[in-house]
Amino acid sequence: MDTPWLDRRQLRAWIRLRAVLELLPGVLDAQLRHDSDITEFEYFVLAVLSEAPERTLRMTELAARTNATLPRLSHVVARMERRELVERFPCPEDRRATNARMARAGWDTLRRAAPGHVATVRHHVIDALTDEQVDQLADICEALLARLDPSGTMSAIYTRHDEPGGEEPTPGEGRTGDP
Amino acid sequence: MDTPWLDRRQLRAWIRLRAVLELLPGVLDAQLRHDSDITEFEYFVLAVLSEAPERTLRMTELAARTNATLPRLSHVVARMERRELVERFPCPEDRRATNARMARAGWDTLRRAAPGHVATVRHHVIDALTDEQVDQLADICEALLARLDPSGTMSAIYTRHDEPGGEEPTPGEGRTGDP
DNA sequence: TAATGAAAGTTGTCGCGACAACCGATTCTC
DNA sequence: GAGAATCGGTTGTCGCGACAACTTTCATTA
Repeated sequence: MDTPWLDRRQLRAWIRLRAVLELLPGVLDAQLRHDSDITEFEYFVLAVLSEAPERTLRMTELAARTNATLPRLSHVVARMERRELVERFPCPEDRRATNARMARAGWDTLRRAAPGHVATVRHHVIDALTDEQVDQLADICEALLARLDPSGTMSAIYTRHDEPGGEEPTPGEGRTGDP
Repeated sequence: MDTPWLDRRQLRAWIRLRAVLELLPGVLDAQLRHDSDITEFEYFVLAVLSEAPERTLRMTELAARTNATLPRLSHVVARMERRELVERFPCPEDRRATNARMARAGWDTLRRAAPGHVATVRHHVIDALTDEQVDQLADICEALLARLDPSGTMSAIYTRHDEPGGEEPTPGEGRTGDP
């Protein structure tokens, strides 16, 4: 338990990361709430569902892919269901399980929200960095996630560093693809 | 408004950063709540106060240095005052203003909480990265903060890249210093 | 084939943060 | 020097997330 203190350079990094942690989520959330009346987390739920086969996923799987606890996801999906963004129905194979499927309005919402959201992400993250830094950031976050999310459910999707891609239907958030 | 989509590499970085944003604060918060019965934000408030002259700061200044809005800080400090971690008193020079001063119990709490908190930060952030990555992370976050916090109140403290230090009384979170 | 334990979700309560409204003090300006 | 605008801070309300029960279903095994 005799942990060495942080030296000056480490402290610089930590203080700044902490500030980013404090500020960035609020900015993203505010933009989406204001422009599309959804949370950043709700956006992400829709984005993940949109990439799943049948636009359907079991609650547990959806929770894992969105880094949410099951209770949290349950609440969120309940609220989204009221707004008819998604719908839930019991899973045939396992009667304990529940499937969440993206509804029509959810798809429309996602589609309309995407451009503004991507623009915000670009402006506050991607465009603020050099290409090299973007890659560094990916590696750094991967290293952090190894400790934060040992099962790596989320990072798993993008852990294949290379591979010019093609197997999955262009994973990612939302995407511009037409119906 | 015709923003280009994110390419594969950018998406990798963003998805992972998003995951870190989602998971890391919870981990830090849980550790401090569990071990010391304070929020990570409360810890930071105490840490910032501990480095101020007289361990005292005006609410506005404290808000700026902790990246908090004034209403939020007001609520937090009110709660902390009830637990006698800090105390508030009107500012003599400007009768609109309020000073927040760290109280004895606040200092004790910070002192006891620090080792565990630092260990958690080390384990989940610093030790997960190479020295080079730590520096990269600092630069990346600085770039992001330029857009998130244009006034740069917080980053300002550590913006002097080089300088072997010495002027300020070892700024940073808490610190091991004896009374 | 009971019985025990684990998994999948839901629900309820509580605390924190965002936002808006508000008030007193202060500075500006004509 | 009397408004008007602004600053500094507090308070109230609301929504979301954490955590802890709890229910139902499935898996194990004795």
